[in-house]
Amino acid sequence: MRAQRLAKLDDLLNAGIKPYGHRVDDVCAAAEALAMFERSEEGAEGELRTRIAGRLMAVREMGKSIFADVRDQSGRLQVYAKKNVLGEDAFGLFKKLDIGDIISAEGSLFRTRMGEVTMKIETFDLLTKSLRPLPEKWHGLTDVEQRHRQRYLDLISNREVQELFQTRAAVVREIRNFLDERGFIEVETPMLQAIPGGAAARPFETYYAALDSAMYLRIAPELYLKRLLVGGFEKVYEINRNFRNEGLSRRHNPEFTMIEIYEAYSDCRGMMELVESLITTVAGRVLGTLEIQFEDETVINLQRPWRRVAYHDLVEERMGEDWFQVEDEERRKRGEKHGLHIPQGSSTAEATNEVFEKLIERTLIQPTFVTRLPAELVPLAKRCEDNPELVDVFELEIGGQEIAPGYSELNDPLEQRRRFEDQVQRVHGTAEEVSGRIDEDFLTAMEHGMPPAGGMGMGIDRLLMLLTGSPSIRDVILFPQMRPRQTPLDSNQK
RNA sequence: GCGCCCGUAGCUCAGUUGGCAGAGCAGCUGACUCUUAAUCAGCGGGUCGUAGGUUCGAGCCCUACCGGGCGUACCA
Repeated sequence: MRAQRLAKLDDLLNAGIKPYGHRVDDVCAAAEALAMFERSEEGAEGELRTRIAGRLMAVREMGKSIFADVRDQSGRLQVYAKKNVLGEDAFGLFKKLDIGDIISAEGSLFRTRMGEVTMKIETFDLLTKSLRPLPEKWHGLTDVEQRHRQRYLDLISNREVQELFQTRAAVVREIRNFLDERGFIEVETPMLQAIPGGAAARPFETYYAALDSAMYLRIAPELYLKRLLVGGFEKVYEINRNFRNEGLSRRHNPEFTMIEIYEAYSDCRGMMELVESLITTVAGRVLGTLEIQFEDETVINLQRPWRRVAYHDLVEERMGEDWFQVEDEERRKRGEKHGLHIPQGSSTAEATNEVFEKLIERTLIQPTFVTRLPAELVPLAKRCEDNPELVDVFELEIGGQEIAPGYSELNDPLEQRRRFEDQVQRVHGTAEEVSGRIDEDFLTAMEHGMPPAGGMGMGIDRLLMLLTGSPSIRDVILFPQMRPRQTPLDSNQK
């Protein structure tokens, strides 16, 4: 089929027609052309001239006249090519066009007998010859692998995909608006880091030739954003990519977009207020509703205020009032009874975390702030004033998954050092060894004095999954990570 | 990494118990000057993911590998 199209390309060149055109001025969007016609009302027939440009999506040929659908980003407009209007040569050329070609067309608008607003073409140009066929017009492209590897075909074929990514852009734009309106400034911090900090994850390693040294793609921007608090910026945020060298899943892509927000003189509660307000405002502005369909039967209601509940209370509710008092062995047994595997020698916090992640998290469908987590789980957070075993943090859960963690930031440099050292000891000898290295420059910054602050992070991709009802993170990332192919995509095309 | 499922024409899909690889769309030729999943007549198009094996005979059964989906593991 490609060979046929290449032959057509030759024919065009021989006929002196350039198959790859240039700039087109005064292009009217298809949707705008339709609206213009509706506004002008009937009687104006034939008087409304305009020019459109787009891709040929369907052709209905009927002898000496042809109807075709032209699509641009705004929508679709039917065009009508008539032999006795275009003349022999131009009509002949139009007949040669393929579905998938990109053209511009100029003519007047009218309404067909079937009632569709249509452009009667007076002149047209081939702007881009397409050498490969489009996916099927009715069923579109459904093969998941191909939709991801050749997202452009998915975008052409499946209109709602384009809309989803418009929504994604709108969400990010509204997040920026919301924060900018409140005096936050957006910053950019290093993606290439000598010591990847701010989270516990295996990093991607790379090499910087000019410095002859190993570098890592960042796993979080946290330690740099805090340096900015030291520097005197009081309200900062960054929206950018993080990279984690871990498995792929429905909820995980190795590069994902994260927003982190820091506000000096605030705390955990301040951040809960902020994120509650942020998400409801953005959802309201972009979706126009705070009720979100979730997995067909359930509706998530984002109406404020959101539930706040202590981590310990949730665990006791599920595993018994005395969960934190009993012997390790008893905890292990209770876990097994619920189908959990808790290895011998697990600490109370580890066993409890297993319970939370496996049994409780997925039940938190409506927005819920889970607060007061065990200190060893969050080394960068401040301890609760009334209980040094716990840290003053929240994990926002919506739709059964973690959307955003936040906390009162630890700003005591000496304790920060101890907490880092504890962490390094815990992960010593594992794959994350490297991420356990201590960022001394960060501790130096802290010793200069970081104001008390609240901070939070939120996975943008997961927020989009929630807001768009997408079951997989790959649905909300234009080009999700795929295993490289050994054979090119078109190896079987002749 | 492990488990289950999937891979047939450019796309969407059939393919019986192991017995000549099919349809629709797209493409090509022809007819048709208001069609819209246009219609009508005809034609071309295949490394059945790859490589082995079993068999007189494999799209179908077996093994390995490649790619994908879901689950699981890793992921403060």
